[in-house]
Amino acid sequence: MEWKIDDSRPIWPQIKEQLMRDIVAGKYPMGSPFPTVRDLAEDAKVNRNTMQRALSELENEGLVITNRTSGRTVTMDENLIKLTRGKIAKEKIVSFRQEMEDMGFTMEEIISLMRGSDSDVEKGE
Amino acid sequence: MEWKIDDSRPIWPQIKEQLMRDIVAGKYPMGSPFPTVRDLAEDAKVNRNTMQRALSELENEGLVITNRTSGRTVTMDENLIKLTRGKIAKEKIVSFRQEMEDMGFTMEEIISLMRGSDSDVEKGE
DNA sequence: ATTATTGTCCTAAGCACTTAGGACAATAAT
DNA sequence: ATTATTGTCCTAAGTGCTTAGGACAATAAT
Repeated sequence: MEWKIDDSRPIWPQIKEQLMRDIVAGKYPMGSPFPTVRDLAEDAKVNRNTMQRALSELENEGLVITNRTSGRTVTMDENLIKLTRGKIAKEKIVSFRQEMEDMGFTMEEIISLMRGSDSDVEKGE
Repeated sequence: MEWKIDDSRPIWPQIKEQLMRDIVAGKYPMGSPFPTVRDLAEDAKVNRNTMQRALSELENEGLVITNRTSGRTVTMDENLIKLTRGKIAKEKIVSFRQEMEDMGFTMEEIISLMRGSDSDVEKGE
């Protein structure tokens, strides 16, 4: 898979959030096996420990279940997944909207710009 | 002023971006004097060096002009400000939209959720 | 002329993140 | 029974961020 990691933030939260999005999007179905730490680390080209840091966070949130030696699986808790999806979305929406309005964009301007994400934004004001 | 700084990222980029949003929003008008490094640092409760790091970045982008001993002023380049405003907005829109769609939200769902940022998002799916 | 202000540079220390690699217990595979 | 796999823990080193505070040149203020 394709990993989007930049150096603007620590790596492990970026991985954690990316995996969370993949899980709530159903890319890793409920109850299905999760790749091993070593495989994921190799794929993302990061250290074992870095990936484990991200995975242990996912476990703390209850999104993945760890079985000591048989690997990990995605949670079967459908409600948790839906709640998590909604929570992430809400947080993103609030901060996005806040920052856009801080720059002086109105709600309708934001929506208009989002609909045509290719048109020139710089004519604003 | 109110500073929104969290520990998810280094402090200086957060300050830089916040000041950029304030400038392009006209909160610091074109040509007007900019607070001193020490004052800004005290206000944001960060170290001098941290604030200077942010300000030197703003200068690299041309948004503020530094006059060795008489302080700084906001640029008079109206075009630069408009271009910067558009650039920031576009980047935010693209990444926001990308991450929301990664989670399985459609364009219309996103807009609907944004319009009523208080309603429950968790009923989605 | 003297003093204060401003931006800037500097060292030093503490801290979190990242990488590299070694090691171990518990289980799966053979 | 033996071997491989898996999650996990550990040390060690390097790097960047942050803070603290000292110092200096150029200019403004008096």
